Amino acid sequence: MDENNKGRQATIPPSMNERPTLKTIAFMTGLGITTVSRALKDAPDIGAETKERVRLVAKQVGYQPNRAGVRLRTGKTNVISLVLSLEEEVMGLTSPMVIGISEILASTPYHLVVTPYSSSKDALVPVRYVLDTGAADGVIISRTEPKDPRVALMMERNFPFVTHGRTDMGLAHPYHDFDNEGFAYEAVKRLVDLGRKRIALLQPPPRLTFHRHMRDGFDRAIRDFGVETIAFNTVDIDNTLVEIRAAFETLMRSPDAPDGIVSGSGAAAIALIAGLETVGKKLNQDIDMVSKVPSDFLSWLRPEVITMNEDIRHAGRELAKAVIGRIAGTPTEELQSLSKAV
Amino acid sequence: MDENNKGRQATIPPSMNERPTLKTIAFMTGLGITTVSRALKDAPDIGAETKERVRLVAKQVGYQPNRAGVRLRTGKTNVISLVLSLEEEVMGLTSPMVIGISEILASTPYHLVVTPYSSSKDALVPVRYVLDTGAADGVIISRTEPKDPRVALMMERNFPFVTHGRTDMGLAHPYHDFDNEGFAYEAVKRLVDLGRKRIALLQPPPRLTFHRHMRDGFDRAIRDFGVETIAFNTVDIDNTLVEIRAAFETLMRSPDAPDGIVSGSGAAAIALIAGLETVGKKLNQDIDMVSKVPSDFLSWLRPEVITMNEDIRHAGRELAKAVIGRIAGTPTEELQSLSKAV
DNA sequence: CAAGGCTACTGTATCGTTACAGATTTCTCA
DNA sequence: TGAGAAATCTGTAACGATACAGTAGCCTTG
Repeated sequence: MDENNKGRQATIPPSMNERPTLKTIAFMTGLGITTVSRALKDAPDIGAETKERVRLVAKQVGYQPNRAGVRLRTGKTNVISLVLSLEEEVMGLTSPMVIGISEILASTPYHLVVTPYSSSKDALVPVRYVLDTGAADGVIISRTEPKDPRVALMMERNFPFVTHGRTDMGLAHPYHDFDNEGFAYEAVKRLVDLGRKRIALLQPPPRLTFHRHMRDGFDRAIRDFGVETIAFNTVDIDNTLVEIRAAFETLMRSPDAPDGIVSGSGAAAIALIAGLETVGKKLNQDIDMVSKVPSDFLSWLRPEVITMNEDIRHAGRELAKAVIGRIAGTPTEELQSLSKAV
Repeated sequence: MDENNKGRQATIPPSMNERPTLKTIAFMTGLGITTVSRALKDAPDIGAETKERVRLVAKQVGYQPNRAGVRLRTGKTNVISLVLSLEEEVMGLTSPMVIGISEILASTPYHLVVTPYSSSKDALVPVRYVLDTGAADGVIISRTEPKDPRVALMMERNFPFVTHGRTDMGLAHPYHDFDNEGFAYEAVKRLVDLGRKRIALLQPPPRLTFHRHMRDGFDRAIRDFGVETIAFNTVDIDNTLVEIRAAFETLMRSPDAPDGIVSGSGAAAIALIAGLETVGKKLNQDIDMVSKVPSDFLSWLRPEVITMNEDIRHAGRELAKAVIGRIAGTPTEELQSLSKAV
């Protein structure tokens, strides 16, 4: 078309008004597009002075690589996908989580995409979607199960991911987890320190991995301190608050009501409090309670409850670092971490 | 390269193992890539039977358009960007918001990307980023100000967006807002119904638009019901809980302590409760409180507080519908909505 | 001083899609 | 019957980036 169109890549001067591309820089520096591309990624076969010049111009014009271009050519999406359940959303745990992840991603080229699934039986759907469409470079999942099919799938495909919570499949993968074993042990200890001897646990659903952890810590403490376990298995922290309250009322009215209770979730603790107050019992008198909480609002309203804080924002940060590490090839052992209550 | 390479687009049979593209379908149907592309978007110049055939094959092989390809060619990203503050995050409001948005986007080709900014003075940064890089097709922002520079910028560039909260710039744009005027009016009314006469308001920071709305509703009710306003302007709902408690303690100890208080935020209400209980006052006796809350946990622990629920998840849904509508060209008037407390 | 090697740079093809400008065949109607 | 319209279909180029396979010039080295 154009007479100038021979022997040179960047012939048509790109308009100043539009978003600068490699072509823009190539035109401005008089270099080839390839050279500019390689200069910007500090390739060894480009002269030092040229690199400097290219970097300068790129900065001047505010060059930012076109994500679609990179993605199409290389397959790299620069996206981290956070897989979320729309249903089992409890007391806004995802909020600080998203914040924490964002904090870390902000200083990287990664974007955070939220990929939801609606019912727990569809948990595999978003994972499959990401795998099949290459929608992200890495995935973050929560609510892990001992034998987690999502983990199995991503391991099999060698796809970078990190879990919030551990698994038990004999497969090493990046994770971040809260030390629920330690939490439960310490919680019982605190109750024992207050002279409590008949202790119940409101635990996570058996399906999830941390059920075992919390249970183990609890049971170990019960043995170590020689106190008694009061069974409370009719509900778990995934039940509705109304159900939890009802169940706890029943328990508190029964002859073997506990004098200490450990709550695996802050939201559930609210229901427990409501339940015991309904039957006329009082915290610090008839019963003491220790609860894992994601924020400190509970201690504002019921300072009688002993709270142990799970820092979800911190978890978000750790998870983000771990996926990125996994993508970058950091050995798995360095991408596994546990948090204690703070 | 290949002898077959003449006169036909899709010559090399795409491997069955890889992700299907238009080329795959073209090969399988014996049609041209262009035809397949146009058939799938139901273009008028493609035969009915051909369309049917293409659709069938596409479904069979599980074809999903490559987002990078579309984005590169058309500029359409199929991304909605939720702009979030990392700092002013109050009591997990973003969580149900994200869920609500996701619910709507799930049945569309849109993905949700979270784009954070760290300090309120940088609120323009993510918006500029999206505008400059074309990172999204639409933006959702919160914490609007009467003269909001983000809104001005996006309006000027004619970029699709929706605000959570209104503005006051004489520019019509899509928004969803909670009816804070109505909330405050109703809140005062409830206090008056309980016989309260000296009423304070813990309001949003004056910078934000809904400060005016809440203030107006409050003031109107004060006039209508002929009761007295007790000034409480030393803090607002963006202060820390500790600051709010301290300020409220001071107020409650002063000679003109209020006998009714309206809280513009559920988190702040916790601090208010703590403050008044510290000075030995009792809810329902010395003072009554109405609070706007994002969830119902407050009524579990302090049923004495009258709560009015702001359904953030619903707001998320409305916002998502509004941006999509804006992108699709729906008239602005149809994309503005207000929610009452539920 | 020729052969080979090194340094610095560049063109082409390609990723998957779509806009656009044809191309081919069949149909219509004067 | 033949010209033009209508109905279908198709190739090429382009979006922005990068992998790859060069090329040109200069420097060694025997």
